[in-house]
Amino acid sequence: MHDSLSRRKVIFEPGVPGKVGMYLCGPTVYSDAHLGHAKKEVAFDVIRRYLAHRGYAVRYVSNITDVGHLQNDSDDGEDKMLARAALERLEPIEVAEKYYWSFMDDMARLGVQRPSIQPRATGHIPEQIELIEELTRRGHAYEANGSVYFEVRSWPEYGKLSGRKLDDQEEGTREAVRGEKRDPRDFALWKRAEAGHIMRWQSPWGVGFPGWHIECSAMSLKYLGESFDIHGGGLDLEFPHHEAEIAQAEAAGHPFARYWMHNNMLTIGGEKMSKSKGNFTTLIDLFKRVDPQIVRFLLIGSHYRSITEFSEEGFVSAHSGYRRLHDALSETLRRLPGAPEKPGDPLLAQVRTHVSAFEAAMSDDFNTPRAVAALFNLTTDVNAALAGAAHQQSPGRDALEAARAAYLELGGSVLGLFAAGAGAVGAQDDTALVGTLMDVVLEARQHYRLSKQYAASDALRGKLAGVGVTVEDTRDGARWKR
RNA sequence: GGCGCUGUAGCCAAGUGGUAAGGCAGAGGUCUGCAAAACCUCCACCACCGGUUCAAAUCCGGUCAGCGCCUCCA
Repeated sequence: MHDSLSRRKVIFEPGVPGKVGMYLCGPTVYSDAHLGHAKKEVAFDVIRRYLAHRGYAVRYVSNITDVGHLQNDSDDGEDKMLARAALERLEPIEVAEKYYWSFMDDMARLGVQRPSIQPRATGHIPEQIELIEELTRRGHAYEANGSVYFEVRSWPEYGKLSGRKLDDQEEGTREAVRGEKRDPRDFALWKRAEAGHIMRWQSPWGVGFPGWHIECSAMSLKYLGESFDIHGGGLDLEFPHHEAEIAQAEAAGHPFARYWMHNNMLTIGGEKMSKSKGNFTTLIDLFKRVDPQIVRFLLIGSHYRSITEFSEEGFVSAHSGYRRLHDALSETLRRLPGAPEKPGDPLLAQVRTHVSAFEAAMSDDFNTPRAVAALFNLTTDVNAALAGAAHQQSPGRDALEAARAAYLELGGSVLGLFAAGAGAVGAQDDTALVGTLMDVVLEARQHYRLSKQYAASDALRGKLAGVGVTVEDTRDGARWKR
């Protein structure tokens, strides 16, 4: 895997054999999630799934930021959770609840597994205060007018993650420097609440609210321990957020995360998709016209550390490719029951080759594009064997069974594909009824075809196509799919 | 200005010094009542200029273009 801290690929070795503790910076729930969030969530979901596939017991912790931090400057300005609340005439906590559930729904549809623990910032104020007190005791933080700041100068390692040296950074390039900080680069751990601030808690320094970075340090340490394996997040959080997390934890005496992983950004028209730029597509809107499974497939089609360029035609391409894999799986399942015993079927060796290629790709820094390519190569061989079977005889049971296992375990469990129903949360499951109805329709159409009334049979096929159902005639009779 | 990243076929996208995975689109063929699917075949002067090397998309230097972070951001 690639480690952001050492800036190279390293062999992953968990701190405790057989177990992996992972922490992922989650969303601030003040608006709907967009495709960029999906890239991050899916990327780390696949990493988690692969580690589980390799036999690790994974504890996956991902937070929910429901405090709402500052909108403009890091020292003053309006809390964005409060801003949203005012806009929607809701209590801040209602805003958080609303977008929390919206986020959870989006993730469920994308097939993202739920975290083992999903702590909320507002539920861990005491832990955050405790960590701040420890930093103060150790001389790495100081109080000023009811706010507490981390003193960057007191921690020489500050900057080791992002490769920034303190002296390189320009001072005062942004906004006016607030007088109460000893150094403009010091960041807030606790902020004094002004009169109008709704979200506020009692602390040793008076009434206030936590700074942006402290929650992740406090919650990851609480649920994963002094030192845990992997800390993940978006590349845009590397600095200052993760840099601050490390400083906070280590300066307080905790070894903290052993490996750091960052996913790259998703771009549209060559520019980063982000809330502030306004060039985003929310998942809720997207799912109205694109199957979430297709979105997921598109996202794993590029490596997590690469930039993913988003475009509408990408969905068309992803849809076609996904269908090719999906159809091959369906056909494999359909043919399996009647497959003969066939020792030495060359397909079996081919399947094993592709499974190995998949594992090799995923073991090399979770290379999902190469892993997907292995599935496509598998599909070419499976389809060729099945097509040849029309003339000769079916592929052997062992080979088809191995292919089935490859699709379901690698494509399904690891990559999170082929999850029937995952994209249709809340939809009625009338699969059986539809299947029966389609049997009736196809039987009628077959009647026309046998009596060479092709106009009538084509009319039926045309009407079905009109509602998104494709009919295919094969040697074994007609099939349909949508 | 500082730190960092990217430039591979019409589009998307891998690539660990030994002459380019994969997908979509496209072309031809097989099969088929016609389609569709499937199968077979075809489809890349790796941004540019130098250098190192027996050998470079891969390493080094430079040029051009673009992007990210340094302010909330996944």
